[in-house]
Amino acid sequence: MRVSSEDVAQRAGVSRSTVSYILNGHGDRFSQATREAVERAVAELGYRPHSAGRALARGQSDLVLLVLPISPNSQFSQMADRLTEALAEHGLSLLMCSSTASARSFAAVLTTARPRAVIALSQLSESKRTVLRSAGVRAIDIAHAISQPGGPNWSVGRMQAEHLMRRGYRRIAYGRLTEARDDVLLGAREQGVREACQAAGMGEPQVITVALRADADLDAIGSLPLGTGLACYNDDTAAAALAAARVIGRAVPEDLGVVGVDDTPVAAQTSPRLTTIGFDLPVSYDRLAQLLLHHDPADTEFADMGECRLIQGEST
Amino acid sequence: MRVSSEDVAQRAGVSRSTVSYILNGHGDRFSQATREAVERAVAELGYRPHSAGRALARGQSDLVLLVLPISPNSQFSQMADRLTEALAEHGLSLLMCSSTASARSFAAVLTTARPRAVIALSQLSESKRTVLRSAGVRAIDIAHAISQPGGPNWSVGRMQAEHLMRRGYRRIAYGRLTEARDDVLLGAREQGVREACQAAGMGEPQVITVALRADADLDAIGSLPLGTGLACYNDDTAAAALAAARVIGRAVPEDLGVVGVDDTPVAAQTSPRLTTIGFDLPVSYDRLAQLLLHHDPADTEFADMGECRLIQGEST
DNA sequence: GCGCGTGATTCACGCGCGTGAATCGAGAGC
DNA sequence: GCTCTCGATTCACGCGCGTGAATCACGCGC
Repeated sequence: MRVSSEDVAQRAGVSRSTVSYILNGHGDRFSQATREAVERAVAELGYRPHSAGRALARGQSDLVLLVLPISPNSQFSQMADRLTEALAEHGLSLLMCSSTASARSFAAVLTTARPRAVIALSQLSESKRTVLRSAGVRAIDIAHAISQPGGPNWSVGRMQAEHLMRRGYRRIAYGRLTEARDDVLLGAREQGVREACQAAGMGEPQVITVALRADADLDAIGSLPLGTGLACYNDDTAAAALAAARVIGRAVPEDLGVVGVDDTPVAAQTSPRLTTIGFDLPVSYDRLAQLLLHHDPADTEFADMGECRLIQGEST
Repeated sequence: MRVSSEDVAQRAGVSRSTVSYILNGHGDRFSQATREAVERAVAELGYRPHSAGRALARGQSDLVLLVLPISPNSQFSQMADRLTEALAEHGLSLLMCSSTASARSFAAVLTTARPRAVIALSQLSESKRTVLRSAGVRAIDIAHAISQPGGPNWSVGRMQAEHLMRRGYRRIAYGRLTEARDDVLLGAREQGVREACQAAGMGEPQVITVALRADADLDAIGSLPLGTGLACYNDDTAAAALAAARVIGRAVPEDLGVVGVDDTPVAAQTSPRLTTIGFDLPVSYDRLAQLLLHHDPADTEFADMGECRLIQGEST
């Protein structure tokens, strides 16, 4: 239930103007008692001014735009730009916010921007889901959608494992990322690896954690038996694994096979060159825009199979 | 000069309601002639509905929030999160948009979100500057601010060059990034290198371009005389240079010294380990928030010296 | 008792837009 | 000529808020 400054005024027993004045730094005109009453009412009701009203009255909103140089190679950058253009054709504007910001500031953004929808490329935490629900804002969780069993990320994992087996590795391991905020993606990829192992009659894959910090990663890589094929969460993880293997003297691809995901530039620069899996996000930007304009997009509509392609390097 | 639906109505010789109906997909109620008149007026005046009014009337804005998983190691991610929190305490919300999106969609974002200010971490193109100016939105160009002569980025370049000289390289080269959207940053760093060379009585540094694509980079690295110290724009550029050097058989650090900038995780994973320069953005987030609330921040206020620190690797 | 400041509070308008309900106008039917 | 219908257009309200101007209450000096 939306709470307006009218509600606050009523509860504090004053007029709406008084509330507005006090909340906008002109409180010195009022008595101590009035100020306190208003502030108490605000706190009790959890009032936050409606951004559109504010913006309309003042002529400018409370948004601050941060223009970020997203690396031009990143999948995200491409996606953001295409989405921006696709949405613009339908009169919608795309803004971004960091997925690592706190749930509280996320809530603030929601009540300030009051967006038509939220698209999440990384999994939304439970607290943010709650915030979204109570704000009545529709969310499209792409990470979740493309991580269904049988979906693209799952296929990526399967492809990694099957490739490693084809190259003759008889033990398979999985390299997780420590700071795995992208739980769903990781889960789906790992699950794909796991099922491929089962299908081939191998045991459960050994799972190690890669921290992207040399000191911490040496032990993890060292714990892998010779002849292991390591499927990594992404290219960064794989690159870190390669670096650790080099330090502790594991020969790649002989003693250890490594395969990444994403086909980022880093894959082409490692030594030996990384085998990786390129992978287009199976999202039709225009369709996404259409869905945002209408209603109730089922998440599963995005679970179409994306194209995965193996890029053979020298690490397997 | 703001153009409202009233202006459009007047020009088309109809009422404001008619304009509103036609623009919101209820045009079938009107005659062909009226529709065309309205559309012509819209086009001629370049009318775009004011988002706040729309949002107020409809209860939701035309913004779409994209929640991006920004890599947790990136400087930008940290900055975005800290800024988000700092601004939240002052009732402001931080949203991001891609710096690589078109100027047209940037204009759309501005007129839709009507933000209080724009903070740019990458240099703003001239067309975007124009858009900002005509929208009357204040912009704080941090990239520009920290790229003043004598400022942090300039110091980074100097430090790179001086380090290379200290390590005994008698020729200095600079490795630019091809897709250098961050012109100012690059320019300042390169200029720092250039001036350090002059100060030491060396000639102009040789400048090469690194494309982050193996095939293209081999020639560039091959063109460097033995004994060159290569100062690179950033760690990615440096990592690509190292990869190219390995392929064409240049010994690092003997034949070629390489130093990067940013102290990213990639620097710790190259072989040999990259020498790099760590570098904190000299921005006080809270001060930035304060400035946004008041007025007329001089860009130069951010040009305080940041802390640069040399991280010695094995590549120099 | 009356006018007069002065501090405290409220009135009332407008920001730009979307939309249900009302109005208008012209032609059809009697 | 008068009503009735129906397509075309406009009226008028409200969304939530900020703020200049008006109002109010109250104590003071004469």
